[in-house]
Amino acid sequence: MKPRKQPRQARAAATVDAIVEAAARILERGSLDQVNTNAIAKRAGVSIGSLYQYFSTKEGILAALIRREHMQLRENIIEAAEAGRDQSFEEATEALLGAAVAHKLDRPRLHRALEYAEAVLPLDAEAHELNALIVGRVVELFVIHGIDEPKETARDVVALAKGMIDAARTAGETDHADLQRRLKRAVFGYLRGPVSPTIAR
Amino acid sequence: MKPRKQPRQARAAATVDAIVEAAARILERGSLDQVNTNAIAKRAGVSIGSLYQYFSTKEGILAALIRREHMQLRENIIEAAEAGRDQSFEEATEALLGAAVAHKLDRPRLHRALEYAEAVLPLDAEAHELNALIVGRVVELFVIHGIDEPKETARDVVALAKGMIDAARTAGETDHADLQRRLKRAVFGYLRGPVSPTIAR
Amino acid sequence: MKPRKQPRQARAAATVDAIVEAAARILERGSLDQVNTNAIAKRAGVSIGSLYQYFSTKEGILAALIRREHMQLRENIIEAAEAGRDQSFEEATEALLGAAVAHKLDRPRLHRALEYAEAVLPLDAEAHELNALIVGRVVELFVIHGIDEPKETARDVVALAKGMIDAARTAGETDHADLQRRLKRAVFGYLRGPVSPTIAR
Amino acid sequence: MKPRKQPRQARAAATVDAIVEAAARILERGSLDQVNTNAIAKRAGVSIGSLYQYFSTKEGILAALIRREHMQLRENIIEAAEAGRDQSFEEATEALLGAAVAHKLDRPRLHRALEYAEAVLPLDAEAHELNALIVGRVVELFVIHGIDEPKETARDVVALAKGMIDAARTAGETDHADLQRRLKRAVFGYLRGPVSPTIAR
DNA sequence: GATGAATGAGTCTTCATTCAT
DNA sequence: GATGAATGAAGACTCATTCAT
Repeated sequence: MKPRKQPRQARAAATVDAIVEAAARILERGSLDQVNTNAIAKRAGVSIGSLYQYFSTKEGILAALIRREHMQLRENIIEAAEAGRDQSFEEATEALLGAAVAHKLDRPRLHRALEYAEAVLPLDAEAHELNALIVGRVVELFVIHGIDEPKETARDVVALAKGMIDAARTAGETDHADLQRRLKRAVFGYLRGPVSPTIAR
Repeated sequence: MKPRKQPRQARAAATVDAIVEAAARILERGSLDQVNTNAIAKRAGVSIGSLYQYFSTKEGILAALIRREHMQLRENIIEAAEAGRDQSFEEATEALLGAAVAHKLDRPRLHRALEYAEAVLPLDAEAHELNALIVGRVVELFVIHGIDEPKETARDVVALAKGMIDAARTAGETDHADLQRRLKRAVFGYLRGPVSPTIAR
Repeated sequence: MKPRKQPRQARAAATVDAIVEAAARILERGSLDQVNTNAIAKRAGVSIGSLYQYFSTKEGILAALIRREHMQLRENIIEAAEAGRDQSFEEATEALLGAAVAHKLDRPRLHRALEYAEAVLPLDAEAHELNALIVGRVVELFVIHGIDEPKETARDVVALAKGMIDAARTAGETDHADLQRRLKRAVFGYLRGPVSPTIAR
Repeated sequence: MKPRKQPRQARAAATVDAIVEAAARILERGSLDQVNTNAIAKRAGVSIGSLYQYFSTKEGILAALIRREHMQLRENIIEAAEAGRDQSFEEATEALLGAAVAHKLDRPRLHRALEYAEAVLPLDAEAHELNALIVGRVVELFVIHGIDEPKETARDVVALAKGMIDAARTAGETDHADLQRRLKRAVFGYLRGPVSPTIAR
């Protein structure tokens, strides 16, 4: 599943990108089982032979695609977290949520499909690692701002945000601002901590 | 994808059940693409011919399995909701969360795999319907107890609970009580409504 | 391919007929490969088990159907030939042609399909025999009326008539009288014997 | 049923030809239901995968074979008809009959089987077109030579000739000259027109 | 006798991957 | 390096036939 050879020339790198993006496009308007190597090669404008020059298996292509997306999300998150160090808690939280929303609602069908592909491929490790990174940044934020039980809280906040974003994606929502408003409400509500049964008026 | 033949004899009904459960078992310890008709038949202890007596396509089997699980969750939810009418808001909410947790953490790998299968099969309609049912019951509960904006709130609460349950499942958690405690915290926190940025001081 | 048991009771005979006719009906509005034993049983209103009580193989059913049709044509021809003994040559010829036309244009799709089935099943012997019978009757007629080379002539007349009837069937013609007029023209023209190249005006 | 991929290399063209010819060979010494893709591939000395590179379905192979034969007959007929313009009526007629006889008695079993295959596949249109071409050429000939009712006459002449040729094929005749003599007799006899019942005296 | 559930050999077809040119 | 022809294992599905009830 490792790339077969490192593309040394720019042309080769372009070919690799074309192949990965072709897989993304097919996933985007079909399902995982419509992604076959011949289709990828055709869409990438490359012969099947060339495709196998750069990837030794079909899974390798999907893995590359997943890594590409992981990397992007990772960068967005890191960037938001860096910035957050100089911001208020509210601003920092919003920035992190915004990074997640932006990433997932961009090419929603692709990310939906990849979520499953991730589970099927032996990439659990990488997925876990990414999740750990995200949770880690949230923990960091929580620690800075004195939130109790930062680890458990961070884990749950990430999970509930993910659930809401996924549901929004499934429902075809496109209004980032509205989604982010509700996310904020959920997150800050959760942070309020254990609630007395009487809250409900 | 429709069942091909109604089993008229008890023997036939047993065959149908065996086939559906065999598909579940395979999904449980493999992935969707390991579910093939030969494997299902073998695992069900049935000939491939018998399988096709009752299901016209492979998808039909998965659809039957999904419907079986839907039905179960539906019943759990309805039951919890009925009971909730005579309970306090807190108790009623706990009952609904409990129904969801119990269903999803029972056979976690199966439900993980089915979630994707659902997306791939043309069962969106049924999935939507089930989701609508669940959200509907939550709305009902919220209305009774005077929660503001019951519809949007219900949708978001269901989504965030789903996100947390899925994450727990992925993480291999098995402690229902702990998960439920955190769910309650998240839900009641969310219900507190918009929070001033200063809480987290 | 022999009937498995002789139906001793009227009810049984009716079942056998129903099965054979069901096969005919399916052939009539489908092709040979749509004729399968389950479809036949269903259409005959009989269980697959019962079907196999009367026919040991699928081919047996088709063979019975072919024999039924052969028998009918055979009887029509014999009857016409008998009558022809007391008629003029022209009348006798018309009667024979009429018998053939009536048989083939009745249920044309069925007879089209059976023609091929005959070739596939090992029924060449019976088909040959029927053809020999028909040619034989024509030879008889020709001998009585002093036609030269009665055998070769009969064979060719039967063949050309068959060709014209088949073409009419394929073209979907239904006007028996017109077809018969042209057949007569062809047959009597042929009987005129070797032609000088100058005939054509 | 359309060819899937145009062979671009000579090697590929050879593969396509081998597949079509393999189907012909199997039909020639078996029946239509012995023509299965595995058998074709094996006989063609080609893998099943290669077969499906060029034909999207089994029917596509048969269609290609039928078209190949149609094309050949079409060319023979056109050639004969062209030549006939400078010939006497008798010569021209003989040439057309010769073309038909040569085509059908060459590989008789193959042409027998294809006739049925044609009826089963959705190639009626092409078959009709070929028939129309043939009848058209005969009409042309008849018009030039002043035959009455050229259309009806041509249609019937083609049909009766087909009938005689088919019968000869079925009977296993191989003497082209003798068959052609009888065909000529039949055709010119038919052209003599309506006959008085007294000829046969 | 009848029923219909069960069987499994046999077919079609796809698609990841290899390799000759 | 690139191309695309070729491969064949694998999987979906059919249907003639058997047999327990």
